[in-house]
Amino acid sequence: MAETIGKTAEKARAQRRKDERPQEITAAALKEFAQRGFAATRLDDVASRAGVAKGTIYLYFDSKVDLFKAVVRETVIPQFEQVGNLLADFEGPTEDLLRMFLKRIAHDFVETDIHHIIRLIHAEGQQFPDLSEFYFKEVISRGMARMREILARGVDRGEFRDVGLEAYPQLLISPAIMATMWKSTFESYSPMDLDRALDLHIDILLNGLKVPSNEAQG
Amino acid sequence: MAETIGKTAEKARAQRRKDERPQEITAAALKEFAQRGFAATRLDDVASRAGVAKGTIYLYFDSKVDLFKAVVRETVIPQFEQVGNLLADFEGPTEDLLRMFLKRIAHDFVETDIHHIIRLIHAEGQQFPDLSEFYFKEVISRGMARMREILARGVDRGEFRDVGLEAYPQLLISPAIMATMWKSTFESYSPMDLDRALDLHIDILLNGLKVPSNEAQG
Amino acid sequence: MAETIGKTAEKARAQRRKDERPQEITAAALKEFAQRGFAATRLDDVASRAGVAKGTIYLYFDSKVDLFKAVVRETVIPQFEQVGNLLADFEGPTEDLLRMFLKRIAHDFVETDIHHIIRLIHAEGQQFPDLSEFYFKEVISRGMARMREILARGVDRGEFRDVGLEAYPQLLISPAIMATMWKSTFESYSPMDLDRALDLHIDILLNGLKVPSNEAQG
Amino acid sequence: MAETIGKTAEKARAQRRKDERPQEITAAALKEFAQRGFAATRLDDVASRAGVAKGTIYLYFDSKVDLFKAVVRETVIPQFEQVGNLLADFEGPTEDLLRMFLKRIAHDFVETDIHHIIRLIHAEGQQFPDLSEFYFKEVISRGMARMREILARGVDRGEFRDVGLEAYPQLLISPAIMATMWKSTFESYSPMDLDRALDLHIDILLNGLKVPSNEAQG
DNA sequence: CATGAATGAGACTTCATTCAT
DNA sequence: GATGAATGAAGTCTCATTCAT
Repeated sequence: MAETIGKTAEKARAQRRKDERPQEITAAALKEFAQRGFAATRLDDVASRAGVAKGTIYLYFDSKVDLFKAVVRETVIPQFEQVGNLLADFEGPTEDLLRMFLKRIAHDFVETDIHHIIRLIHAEGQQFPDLSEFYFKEVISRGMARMREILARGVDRGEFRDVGLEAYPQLLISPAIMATMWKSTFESYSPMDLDRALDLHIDILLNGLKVPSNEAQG
Repeated sequence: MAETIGKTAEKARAQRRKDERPQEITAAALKEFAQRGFAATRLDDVASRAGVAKGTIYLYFDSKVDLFKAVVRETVIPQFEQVGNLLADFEGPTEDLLRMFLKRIAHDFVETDIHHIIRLIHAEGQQFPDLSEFYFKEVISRGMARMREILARGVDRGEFRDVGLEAYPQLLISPAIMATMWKSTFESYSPMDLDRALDLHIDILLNGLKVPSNEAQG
Repeated sequence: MAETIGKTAEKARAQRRKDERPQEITAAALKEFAQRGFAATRLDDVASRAGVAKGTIYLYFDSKVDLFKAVVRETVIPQFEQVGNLLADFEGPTEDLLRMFLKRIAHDFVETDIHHIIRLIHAEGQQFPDLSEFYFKEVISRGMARMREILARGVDRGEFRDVGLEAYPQLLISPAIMATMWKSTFESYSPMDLDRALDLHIDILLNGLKVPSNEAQG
Repeated sequence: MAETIGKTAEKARAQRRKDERPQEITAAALKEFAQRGFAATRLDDVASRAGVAKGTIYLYFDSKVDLFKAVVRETVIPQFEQVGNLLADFEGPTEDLLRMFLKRIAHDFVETDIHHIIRLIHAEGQQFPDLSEFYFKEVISRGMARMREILARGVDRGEFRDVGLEAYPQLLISPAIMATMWKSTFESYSPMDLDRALDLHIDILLNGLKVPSNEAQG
């Protein structure tokens, strides 16, 4: 009977482990894809990083491509859902809101694994169009909606001039995208202090965007 | 004498063909690199696209990396040099100069094969640091120098506020980089009119950068 | 329980096969290296002779050079070690010991695959210095040490004159080396009876080396 | 007319050069074969060393193999013909003659290009049996004849014991062969002073060969 | 379910040989 | 005769995928 219990317990543990297997593998794969890109990533390395045999990967994923897609799907969403909520109940000037939002996005892009995902999407997107689509729908379009909300808030409250930026709100985060690329490619040749660069960008942007105070006064 | 002429002519033709071989190969290579990325490009395909045997490539280039560098040298750099010259003898307001420069760069990035090169560098730069270094030295650093010149001109002539942008002039072209990525990845889900977007960016930028006319007046 | 045994047995069999794989490969490699030399040996041929796929070789050996070293390690060195042991507890006159040692070495050189290895080292050592160095350290230097021991024993026991041969003990086996070359190159034009030749060499050598018995008497 | 003369002169020079072409090529090839062995020698290198185009080699030799054979044929014979004559009119003790002969041979082997030829023959002999045959007939058999003459002279004059060495006179030069191999393969790991080694060999040899003086006296 | 040995297609690169000039 | 650009077969090594255990 003790044996039976033991077996059940073992089974439970095995079960638990089994359920987590795919995530363990995608987590390991993210690291490898991030480091080496799609083509150069070896499943051997993914396997040993995940602590499983190479063949095991094929129990959960049909192919390397399939694994890649799973990685993008599973790692992007969770890391992005947090940002939106910040905006919901913000009080105070829209300038501060935008400033906060842009800094947050930029830091998320550059300092988490997201910048690797971005690189992967950029690099391999054409090869796997459904990935781009997935990424656009789940991430990009949400981000654009958020930024449009902020811009509208600023205009509505008479804080921002309406320059038509809601057509291409992605312009707001182009420095974050540039930084993403810069950090993973040119940082060693010409380092960039993300905060200073962002402050510069935001200052110029707000200067260009704000309703001039003298006009407001006049 | 007719013979002599004949021989000379033949020689000339052969010579011309020989001289053009490398360009034929780099042209084919550009197409393949753009389509598949660096690692996934097969020299076999480059060769057959160029209409030569595989071994012929090695008569002119030491390795795949060497071939890639030649592609950059022959397609990217010349375009940059043209831009550089535009600035040399520009008269008129720096605002116009900057506007022209940024539009030109953005169009070059997005509408030529350069955006493929950029994607490739972003995607595989870490795997082949040679490429990144080469690209930074030959292209990026030159571009940064040009932009610093423009900024300095604007400040010197009392047209621009000195906000410290010369520290990270790459901010100026971050929309071009963003557009590069956008066009090859998300264009079909949310089209972007490059010109309109650029105008927006430039307007905001200049608004934020220019010495306010009322200050000037006051 | 029967099942357990069955499984254990199966495992054991699989294990055994797995364990033998490297030897199967080195055995095949020896044949190919011997026949064609190092550079001209194709791993394709090694693989098909060993009855495995080309890639399988790389599961066990890092490179062609590595494979060669393994061949030497597994075929040459064991034979040398056997010889070494013979000396360990030899009693009796050093003359007999030397005679036995030289004959043994010569036979090992000429009548086993070792002479092919020697030819290969001679032929391609300069091109692949790795091989020479490895062979010298693993084989030659050990052989020299053995011979120095024998010479010292002879001198210590008052059997040999001390002529300084310990400086270049390789002189002792130069006939074996010559025979190695002769057998694989000139044997068909002028056959050489290895035993008779060795006896001749050893007789002359010992005659020249031994402390004259009349001196000993006188 | 001046032109005609000029042309004739040029033609003569060209002719002269043409006649020497093959030798220039084989000379260059010897250097390359010696340095790298047969397989690793590139005709590109041979051509540029000879100062001709690669295609030119094929005007004079059918293939790389053909060139190799020509090299052996043209470089070995001349370098070997000199030795024989030394013996013809030697007076004095046969011991001195043998000593001189062996040293001469060894130096010729080791310090000229001959040791490269020997290596080539050893290395590639099996691949090209007609080369071995050629070499044996032209070189080896002559050398053996010379050594037999010396041995016979020694025995006839009562200087040497008749131990039957005339059966395998190649034993006499086995140290030279060993040295040949040693110098090109192991010299850097364990240097060998050719002269000292030879003196050792010869002393032992003569000691073993000579009719003992005390016997002669007694 | 899990393993990891085995596979074999395919990549880059080299180089003997050919041939138009 | 001489050139040297061009060829393409062949070699080593890698790695996604399979499958017997």
